[in-house]
Amino acid sequence: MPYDPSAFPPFAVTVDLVVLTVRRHALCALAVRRGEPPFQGRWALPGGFVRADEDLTQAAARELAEETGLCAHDPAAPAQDNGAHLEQLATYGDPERDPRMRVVSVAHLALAPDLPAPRAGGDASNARWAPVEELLQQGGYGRDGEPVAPLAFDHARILADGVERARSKIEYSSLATAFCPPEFTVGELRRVYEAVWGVALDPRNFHRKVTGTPGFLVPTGGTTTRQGGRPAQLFRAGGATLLNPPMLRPEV
Amino acid sequence: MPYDPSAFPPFAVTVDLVVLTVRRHALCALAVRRGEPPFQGRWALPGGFVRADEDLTQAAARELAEETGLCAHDPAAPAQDNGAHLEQLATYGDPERDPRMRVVSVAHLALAPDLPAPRAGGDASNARWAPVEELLQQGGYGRDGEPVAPLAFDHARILADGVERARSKIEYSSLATAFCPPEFTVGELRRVYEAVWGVALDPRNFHRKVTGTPGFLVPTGGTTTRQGGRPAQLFRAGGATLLNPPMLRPEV
DNA sequence: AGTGTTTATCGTCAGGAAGACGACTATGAT
DNA sequence: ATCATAGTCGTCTTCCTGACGATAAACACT
Repeated sequence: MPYDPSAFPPFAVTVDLVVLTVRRHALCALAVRRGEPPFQGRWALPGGFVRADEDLTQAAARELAEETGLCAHDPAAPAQDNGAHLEQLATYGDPERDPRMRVVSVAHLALAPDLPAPRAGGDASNARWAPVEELLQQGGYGRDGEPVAPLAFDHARILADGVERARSKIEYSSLATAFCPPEFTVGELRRVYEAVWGVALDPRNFHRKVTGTPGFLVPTGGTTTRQGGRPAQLFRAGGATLLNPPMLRPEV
Repeated sequence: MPYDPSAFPPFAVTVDLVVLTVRRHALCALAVRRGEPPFQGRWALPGGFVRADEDLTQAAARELAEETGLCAHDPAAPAQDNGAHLEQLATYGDPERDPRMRVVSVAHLALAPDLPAPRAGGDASNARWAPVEELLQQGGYGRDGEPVAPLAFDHARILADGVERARSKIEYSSLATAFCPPEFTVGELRRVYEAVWGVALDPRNFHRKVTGTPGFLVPTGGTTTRQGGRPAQLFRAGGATLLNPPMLRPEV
C-alpha cells in the first residue's frame, strides 16, 4: 500500500504538565484558571500545543518555563542550578476528552523545590499552587468552605497519575531531592517524603537509611539551623539515582 | 484568545507495539518486515495509525489482534482466557523520527505466553519472534552469521524501553504471570524471571518467595510433569498485583 | 529391578535491613 | 536557667534473603 496522506486522520498534540512541589508540609500542584471555553473559569493543568518543529520534551520544557520560570533539568546533565526534574508521564487520547476536536495530550511530570508565587502570563490570580487533595476531591468543599469544581477535561485523572508516579518513584530513586533546594538537611528531605506520602516517618531510622546508602547524599561540610533546633548537616544529592534497597513506604 | 483551528499544527498519531514473550528460555519480541519505504525490507515493531474515533488503548488492542490474534486483557477484568497484558509504555515524538511527516507514536507494551507462529496479515515470512538481544544489537551479526540491520525508525529505542519496563516491573508486580499459560508451575514462573532478567535464580529460594507471598499464587489442585522430573503443583495467578516486598533482581 | 537424571519441595543457618525506641547533643525561645 | 525543638548515635528484635543440604517423585536408561 503506497503512502497516502489521506489515509490517516489529523490530530492536535498538546503537552500538559503536572508540576508538583512541597509547600507547608503538603504536596501541591500548579493549577491555572482557564480563560476561555470549554471549561471557562475552571482550574486546569498548564499546557499547550506542541509546535511543528519541537520535540515533546522540548515542548514540555517550554511550557514549564512559560508558566513558572523554571529551567527544565535534563537528567543527563549534572548541573541543577534552578532546574526542575522533568519526565514524561503518560499520554491521554480519548476521542471525547476535548469537545472541540481530537486532541492527544502527552502529559509530563515536573518536580520543583518550593518557589515564590507562580506566574501565568504575568497574571498571578490565574495560577496557584493548590494541595493535590484539594484539586482531586471532586465536587467537595475546599478548606475555605467554597465548593470546589473538578479540574477541566480529564486533568483530575492526569494529576492523580502524576501524583501516584511521584509517590512510587521516590521509593526507589533519589527523586525526592528534586523537591529540595540544592543544599538541604536530612530533616528537610524527610519532610518531603512525609508530605508526598502523607505519613510520619521515624527521624532516626530515616537518618540511618539515607546516610547509610552510598552515593545518595554527599555532605557539603556546612550546617544550618533554618529549621530550628540543633544545627543540621547540609547535603547535596549524590550521583546515585537508584536507591537499592528501596525506601519502604509504610503500610496504611 | 479564541479558538482557531489554524493555531496548531496537525500530527499523525500511531501506536507501536512491543510484544514480548518467552520462547526457549529467551525473551523474544515480535518484529514485522516493512513492505514499503522508508526502511523497506527492514524489521520494525508492529503498529499503525490511530483511527479518528478510537481511544489509544483500543487502537493498540486492535493492532495487537491484527498481528497476533491475541485478545488484549483489560487489567480490570478478571477473565484472562486468551488475553495478553497490555499497557501504555511511552510516547515518541521527535520531529525527525519519520522522514515522511510529523508522527507521534504512542508505544504500548504487550506481554503474552508463548504462542504458535505469528501471523502478519496472513504472511508468516513477514513476522517473527526474535530474541531481544538480537533485535537490539546494532550492526552486529545474528546467530546465523548474517549481518543484522538495526530496527527501522527509532524502534530500537522503543524496544529497549519496553524491555526495561518489563524487567523492572516483574520485580514488584505479578506481571511475570502474563508470560505464563493460565495454569503454570513455580518452575515455569521461575524460568520466566530467568529469561527476562537473563540470570539464574535459586529454585528453592524462588519457591519460598512466591509461595510465601499471600495472594500471589493460588493452587489449582492439579499437578503436571510437562517439565520432566517430579510432578509440580499447578497454580493460577492470584488477585495480588503488587509484590511486597519485591522480588530482588540479583546484582550483575 | 536398579541406577542415574531431572525437577520439585522442605529445612537450616548466617548476615543484613528495618521498625521500635532510648539516649544524648546543640541550638533558640522564655 | 529552663524548656522546646531538631538532629544524631545506638540497641534490640524481627523479618527477609542468599547459600546450600536433603528428600521426593517422576522418567530414561541398562
